[in-house]
Order: sequence, then C-alpha cells, then structure tokens
Amino acid sequence: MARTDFTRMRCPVARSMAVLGERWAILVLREAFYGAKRFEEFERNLGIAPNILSARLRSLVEHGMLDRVPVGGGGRGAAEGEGSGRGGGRHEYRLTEKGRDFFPAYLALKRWSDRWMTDAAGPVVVLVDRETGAEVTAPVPSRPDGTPLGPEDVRVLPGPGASPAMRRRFLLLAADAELGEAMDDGR
Amino acid sequence: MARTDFTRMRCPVARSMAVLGERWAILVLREAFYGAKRFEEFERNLGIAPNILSARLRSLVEHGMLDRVPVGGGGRGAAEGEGSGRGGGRHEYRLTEKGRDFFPAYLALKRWSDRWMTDAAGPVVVLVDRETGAEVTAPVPSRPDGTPLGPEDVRVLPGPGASPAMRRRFLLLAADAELGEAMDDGR
DNA sequence: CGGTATCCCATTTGATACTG
DNA sequence: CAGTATCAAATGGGATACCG
Repeated sequence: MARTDFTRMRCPVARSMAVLGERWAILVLREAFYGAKRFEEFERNLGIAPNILSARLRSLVEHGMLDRVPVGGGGRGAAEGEGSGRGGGRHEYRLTEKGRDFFPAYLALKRWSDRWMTDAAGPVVVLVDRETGAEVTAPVPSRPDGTPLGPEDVRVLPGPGASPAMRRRFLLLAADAELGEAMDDGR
Repeated sequence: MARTDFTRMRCPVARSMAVLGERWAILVLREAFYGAKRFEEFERNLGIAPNILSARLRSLVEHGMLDRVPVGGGGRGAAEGEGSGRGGGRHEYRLTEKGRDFFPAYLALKRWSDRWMTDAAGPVVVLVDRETGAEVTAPVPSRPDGTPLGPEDVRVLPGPGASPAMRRRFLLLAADAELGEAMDDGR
C-alpha cells in the first residue's frame, strides 16, 4: 500500500518521475536555469511556502541535480565571518552537470507549454542567446531532410538495458504490429 | 490551504505541471506514444491500479491530450453492435494533436533519463525511425555552428504575454546581472 | 536572511471488490 | 475487458511560528 517506489523501476523515465513527477520540482529547476541560487530567490519567485521549498530543494540535491554549497567564501571580498553584516545567506544552490543537462528537456517542455498551455498573448518568457541574441527554443526531432518525427513514425525496440522478459514482450508486440501493417519494415 | 491552482498561474510551464506534475501522467503518455490504446494495455504495461489509471486517463482527456473514443465502429467492419463478439473494449484512448505534440518533450526527457537515471546497461528502450531505421533521440538546442546551448548561455526576457509587473522584475534582474558581470565574480 | 519545526488538510495512490 | 466504488495510508502542500 505504500507508494510504489519509482526509483526502483527499470524504465529510466519512470525513475525520473520519482524526482520530477511532482508539481514543484520542474519549476524550481526553471528558477535555477533562470539564475536563481539562493533560497529566498526561489521562494520569492515561485511564491512557494518555505517548508515545501526546503523539501523540494533537498530532493533535487539528493537526486544530484543541485549542489548545496556553503557560501561566504564564494569569490572575493569577505572571508566568511559576516554572519549578519551583508552578503547574506548560508548556502547557494547550484546546478550540477546533471541538473544543467536537464535544460534541453526543460526547453522542450517550455516549447510545448508555450504552444498549448498559454492563453492568447503568447509566451510569458522568451529565451535568447546571450551571444547572438537569437531566440532559443527546443529543436524538434526530425529526419535529416527536415520532416518532423512524431510518435507514429517511430518503432520501439528493446535497448541494451532491456531484460529478457521485456525482449519477449517486444517480440510479441512486433509480431502484432506486422500483422496489423502490411509488412514494410525499415529494419 | 487548498493547493495552489497551477492552471491559474501565468507561466505556461507551471500550468503544464497541473497535468504532468504527477508521477503517472507522463508514463501514461509514454505508453500512448508506444502504441497503447486500450485501458487494459495501459494497465498491464504500467502495473498501475485501475482506479488510478482511470483517474489519470480522465485527467489527460480533460486536458485535451487524449481522446476517448467509443470503439466498435472505428474504421470498417462492424457497425457497433458487437458488445462481446470480438474487438473487445468500449473505448480507445487516442492521442490528440496536443498529445502528439508532446512527443518531442517526451523524447528530451527520455534522453536525459537514459543518460542520468539508468544503471549501467544502458537504455531499456530504443526508438528508431520506421522508415530509415535510424535511432531517434531528442536533438539538443545549439547554435547554428553546432555549439550546444546551456542555461548559462541564455538570457531571459519578458515575452509578449508578460505582465507589466513581470517586465519590471525583469528590468531589475537585468540591472543586477550587469552589475554582477561587470565585477566578474566567477560565478 | 535562510531555513527548520509544527499542525492540518487535500490529493494521490493503492488494494480490492464489484458491475455491465 | 473496461472500468467504477470504496476504504485506508502516505505524501504533498500550505500557513505560520520560530531559531541561528
């Protein structure tokens, strides 16, 4: 009756949902992508209760997407003593490589959201390349010739990590598919 | 004390989390992308309790990502009478355009998951182009010259849908950023 | 500022039984 | 098969008070 532990599922995407499958996680990441580092920034920008922000940050740290680094000796000026003087906080939340690598997925989600979940006016936020000023949006999967690829253009095969059981399931599915479609397979 | 209504947030991504910010939603979509249509397929492939599958499917239908179409008169043979003869179920869940358009985002998530949430062996599932047999993976956002773009290469600007308040916030942030960068504090 | 500790409610999730 | 109904447990989420 306890919740199924998604981290134990074989499917990597399912595992991801253990971290990301909850309303705030991706928004916290969004803030990180947009430059937030300190607790209070996240709190203010998100309008989230501190206790739950705390929990979310902890979860992201646990899953290796953020690092919680003590601050005070960050770069330059003050050594660390200024508990109350100025320069403030105790920690900073920094994207790890794993966290940064989620950016493309975030962009893809943003693209979809901007397209389908927006009302009228258009995207609230636009991202542009710092260097070139060009708008940055997620590229769409497509063939070399430019045709976009949808779910129906794709065939699902067991990968290297598939269990024997899965392989069997796939064989059955494949057989089904061949029955259903004439038989012009590409592989 | 009621949960904040994510559908009311201005940020489209936040709105998306109203549907997708829960552990099963994306996995249900995954199954749809991989060809599942019938209740039982989802149920079996996911190992999910029927009541919760029911709830998830309903939510996806409500949010316009799936269509629930009565089956029996689908394409050809039987009009609709065959309640038990063969061809089985009562309904089919079909991806809407909105649902299909989520595929790129799913792919991007899968790419990340395969990279970071997998253990050893590698991806459990591989997608290949039906036509060409080429592996299909999410393309990464990058400059025309091929350099990949990360969160730090990007500048956040208010878009057409931004409220005046947001615009002000952005101005402040921009000012901050300029200060910070001028001082070159290695962040 | 940067959180943690409490208290409490709303949902999600699960297991399972039940119906057309 | 395709769900819905019921019931119980666990978690997420929110408000707020509190501490270094």
